[in-house]
Amino acid sequence: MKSGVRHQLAEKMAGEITLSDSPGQALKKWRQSFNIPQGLLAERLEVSPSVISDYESGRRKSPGTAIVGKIVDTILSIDEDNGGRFINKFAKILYSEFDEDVIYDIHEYASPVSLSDFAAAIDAVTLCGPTDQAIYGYTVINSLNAILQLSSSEFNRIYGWSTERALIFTEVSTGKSPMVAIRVTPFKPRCVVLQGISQEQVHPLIPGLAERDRISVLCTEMDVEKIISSLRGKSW
Amino acid sequence: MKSGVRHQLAEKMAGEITLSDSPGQALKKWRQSFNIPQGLLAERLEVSPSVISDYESGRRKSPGTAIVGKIVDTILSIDEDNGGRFINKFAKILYSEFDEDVIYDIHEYASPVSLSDFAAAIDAVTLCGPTDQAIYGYTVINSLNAILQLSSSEFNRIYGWSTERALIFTEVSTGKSPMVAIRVTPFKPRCVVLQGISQEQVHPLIPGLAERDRISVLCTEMDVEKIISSLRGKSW
DNA sequence: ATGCCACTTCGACATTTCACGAAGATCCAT
DNA sequence: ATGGATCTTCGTGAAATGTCGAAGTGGCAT
Repeated sequence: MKSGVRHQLAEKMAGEITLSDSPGQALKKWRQSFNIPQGLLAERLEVSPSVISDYESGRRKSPGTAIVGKIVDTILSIDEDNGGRFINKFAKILYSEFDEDVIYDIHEYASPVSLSDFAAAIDAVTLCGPTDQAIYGYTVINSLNAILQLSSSEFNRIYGWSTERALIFTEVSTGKSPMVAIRVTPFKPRCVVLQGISQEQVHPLIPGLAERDRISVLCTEMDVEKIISSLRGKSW
Repeated sequence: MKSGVRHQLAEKMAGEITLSDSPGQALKKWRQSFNIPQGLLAERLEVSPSVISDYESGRRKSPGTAIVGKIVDTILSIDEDNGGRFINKFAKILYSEFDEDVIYDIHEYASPVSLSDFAAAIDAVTLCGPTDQAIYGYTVINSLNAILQLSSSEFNRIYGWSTERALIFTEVSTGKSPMVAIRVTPFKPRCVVLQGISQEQVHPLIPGLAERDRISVLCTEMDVEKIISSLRGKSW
């Protein structure tokens, strides 16, 4: 679990750099806050050190998304190779306690993903609802802990940046409680995935509940770790 | 309070676009999720509509930070002109309840800001500690609510992305409780600003407490709204 | 069908980026 | 003060960006 931090951190860095009116300085700030010398960064990027300096000094006023991305990624990789000291430091800032127990993974896609592709990737069967729709992200939720720990106002957090997403509830027994929770909640996902049960074990009330909010319901028995690794780093 | 959302949202958008391996698609996704036609976006950017299309279609594979920033900003501005419907929708996702009552403003600078410049901007006097240091951000905190509402694990949130920052506690009576809170907490800011009291009213214990953690302490009587507007949108 | 609106495609051209390597500037430590 | 490590500056050339405008596609209302 939890390499979500890397991604979120990367996004934060890239966002800050891109919006800065001197991207070079922002770049420098991040390199320095990871305690990485220009030389090492250059080496890992397989460019000469002057390139880094040119960026940081602002000779290139508007670096392209490609290099910004590469630099951010390289900074993070270098830290990972050193045990991820700084990433972990920032992780504390990003994640509050409960996120780890409740949200196993949360991710946004930059472009729409069709529900049928999504279902295929996690080996899921469609219980009800259309599959010709598209989603923009997913959240993997520990069903039990979500109900135990999340207050109603915190429940929204599971939606990330878009409600056009799939909510994957793990280790459900019949799937009833997750569907009820969604029923009484203002935001609705496009799709709910019930993990850990077979088609037959699903509670008979579910199709009815789902239809009211026009939600597609899938179920899969693939295990959680595998789902997460299959979903991450998909290019579709 | 609270235009912090715009900035955070902008950063999120920019980050996602920059890291995407097809920035064009990401750009498109955001434009569409704000329900803005290409033509309008082009008009506001004062470029021809084909420019937008070229980006979104990916003819330019790695757009520079400058246009990405401009586009993101323009999308947000258009929404603001329409009453900020979508921004508000995203704001719900960004901010959990308590943030509004506790954190009045939180901001990161892309480049270091000297403490003396910072002090000048908020009309603050230095009580103790050096002023030749630099900070990377600030947080404006409602002292009373912070103590009432924040659990110890949530207290870290006030640090944002860097502890190299100023914590501005508002409406303090003597400044003692904020300093005690920091004393018993693992993270330390570079600087604490006590808002709402004069130099004479400051509790005599404070210099001692501050020195232990090598924190500079300032105090100011400028009012909170004014502090926030003075600090935001500074280029230094 | 006629037309409008939203969007795409493409050639052209000025401007920038991107990357290099050589040479210079700083700042420790020895 | 001699070295070493880190960073800066700059000229250069190939490649890509940034922008335009004209022409083309594809709905969906009239």
